[in-house]
Amino acid sequence: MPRAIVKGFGLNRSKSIRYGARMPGSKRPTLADVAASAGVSVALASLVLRDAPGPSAASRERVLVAAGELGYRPDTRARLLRSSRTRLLGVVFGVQHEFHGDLVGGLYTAAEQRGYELALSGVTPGRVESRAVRGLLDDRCEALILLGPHAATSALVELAASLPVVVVARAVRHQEIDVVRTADDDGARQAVDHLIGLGHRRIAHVDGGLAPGAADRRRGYREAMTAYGLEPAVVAGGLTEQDGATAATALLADPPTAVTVFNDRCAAGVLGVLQRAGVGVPEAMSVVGYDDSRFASMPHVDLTTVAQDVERLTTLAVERAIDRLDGTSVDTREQVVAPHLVVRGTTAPPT
Amino acid sequence: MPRAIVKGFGLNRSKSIRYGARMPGSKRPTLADVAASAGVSVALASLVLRDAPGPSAASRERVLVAAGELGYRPDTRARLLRSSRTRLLGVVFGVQHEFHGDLVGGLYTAAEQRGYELALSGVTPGRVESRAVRGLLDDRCEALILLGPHAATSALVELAASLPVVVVARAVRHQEIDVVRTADDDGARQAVDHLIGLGHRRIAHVDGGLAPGAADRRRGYREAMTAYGLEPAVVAGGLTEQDGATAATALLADPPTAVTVFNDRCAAGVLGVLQRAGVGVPEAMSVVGYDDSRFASMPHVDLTTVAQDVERLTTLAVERAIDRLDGTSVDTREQVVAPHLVVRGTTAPPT
DNA sequence: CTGAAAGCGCTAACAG
DNA sequence: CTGTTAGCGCTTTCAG
Repeated sequence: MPRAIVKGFGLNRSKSIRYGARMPGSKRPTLADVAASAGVSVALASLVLRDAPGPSAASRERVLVAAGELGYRPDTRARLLRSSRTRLLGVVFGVQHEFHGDLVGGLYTAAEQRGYELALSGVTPGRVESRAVRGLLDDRCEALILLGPHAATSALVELAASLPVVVVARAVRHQEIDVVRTADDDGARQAVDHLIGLGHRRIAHVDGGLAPGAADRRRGYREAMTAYGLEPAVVAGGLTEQDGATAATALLADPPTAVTVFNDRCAAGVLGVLQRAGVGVPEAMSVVGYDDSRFASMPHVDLTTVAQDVERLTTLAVERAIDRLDGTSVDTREQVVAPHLVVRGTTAPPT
Repeated sequence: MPRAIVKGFGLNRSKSIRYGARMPGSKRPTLADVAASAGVSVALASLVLRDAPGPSAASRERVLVAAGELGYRPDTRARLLRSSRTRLLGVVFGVQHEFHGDLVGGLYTAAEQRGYELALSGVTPGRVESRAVRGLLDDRCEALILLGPHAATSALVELAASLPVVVVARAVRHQEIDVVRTADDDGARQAVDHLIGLGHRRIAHVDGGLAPGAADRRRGYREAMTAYGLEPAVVAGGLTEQDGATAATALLADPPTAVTVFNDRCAAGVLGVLQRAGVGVPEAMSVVGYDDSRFASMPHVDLTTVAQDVERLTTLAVERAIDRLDGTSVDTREQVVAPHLVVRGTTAPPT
């Protein structure tokens, strides 16, 4: 992450006036102020500042100069209140969720490119999803993008009755809900393909249980193994390091030569146990994770893993939301994005 | 993180009307609708819905019922536009930054308790801090809470001329800026104390360079060592795993029995190198991290580390922002919160 | 091409 | 206690 050098915040007042905590009477300039200063009407000023067609080059110039001098910034609330459209996309995300952070980053750029703004609403241990959604609704977002929502399908459907809802990173089978997600079965398949290519035959899968995506990953694993004429072996796991540790312990009773794990966190647990048990990775056992989290790319972990295509996921999500708003007819309700394998140091041919 | 069970989003329309993507003419009910339905004036309805003193129990009841039936939700923008106060606190955070996620969680609860709302604005690789700030300003936030801002002090000061600014998790020495941060020197000192208590004498410190907090942690380490009559040994490091790996390699030339590291990520790099070099942790070398990140608590990592007090940091930040808004006079511009050591498995007496 | 006037949904004076 | 009347700052007809 490059450390951006920020010179200023572009407040751009004619001269930076310093005043104490609350100097009263120094309100921000309004459109009326700008218009007055430029010697035109508010309406004209409004047109110029939105650069709508109409105003002459001369007026345009004068208004722009006046606005610049006053350090004018339009009031979002007033603007949105008046115009029927808000061009606001609400995003619900888990504040502690690393992958959601990545997705939010992608959403910002995708939205900006299409001329929309994002309104963020975080889910925290003390702030449930429904609360986050409600805040967005009150802000008059035009559509909602939900990252890995916990809500029941029925609740999502109810919500989708009020405004377009795009669910990202969770499979929801319902007519009303747009979904953008990763082809998790394909990801699992790629992991198996890779291991087979290295010469492995005894490949186990540590399962994610009920977690979103787990069913697909499990299925992808099963199908791939079967396609190769091999016997699938699924071990109960979960989404935490602890789950991985438990699974690895079970695995050690009759160790395979390779294992695909539900996600990186779980894989971390697996790696920990293997290390303590003296099972060398990748010499004695190959391990493949899922998510390409920061953990996976750490030098001393160097975990082979399946990466989701953040840019594509977020672009599709934003586009779908906007398509719905525009009334563009849409063929597929569910858009599935292919992941790709990132080969690192935890996989090698069996010895 | 408990998986919240969400039954619905509380839209609460009398009957859940299902309509297609964009059924026109089905706008949300306004205050006027509610008032009409309850047979009272808008003003009265407004009073009831904000539960302001005045309205009789009877009218209150009728308005509430009407609002409930219509599924009325006040329009945030209209409300804020009209009232001089917005009760909105803008928060700038790094979307990829794990610790910022924790802080945002704390801020939400702190703000809610004081009757304020949060407006989130994320910094991403493609969205610089100044942009994030500008968005918040346009939303007419009353104060800004900046998490570990990159901006130059001068830019922060300029910003603080327009509205109260509270900087969290970064030291800024300036009259106009309120700062809430962790006593990083104290944290480093606690780490050294702990190691000394275990019997270590040769303790090195892997430095964070120019990163926020690094100087304080380095100083805390130095002072603690000196206080014990020991020779400080600072090794160049940084904030990534790679930096830690480099530092550890340097360290191995003349290994100490213990090392305090700038942060957990860097410590991860250190641990990786030590492991590969066959230096047992904690038998041959004790390692202390900083941040108590998720990584530190992973079972197979189990890193002794210094934890920041998120709840206190966020509570103080919100309170300070509100104090400024209320014009409450404030004594200390900078509030420093003590961290605490979390002892785990990477520290033990020297052998 | 420009200006006057109406009003988005709500709150905040005032009257009654 | 309740209703009427003005706007918040902006966009949007609709005339000029």
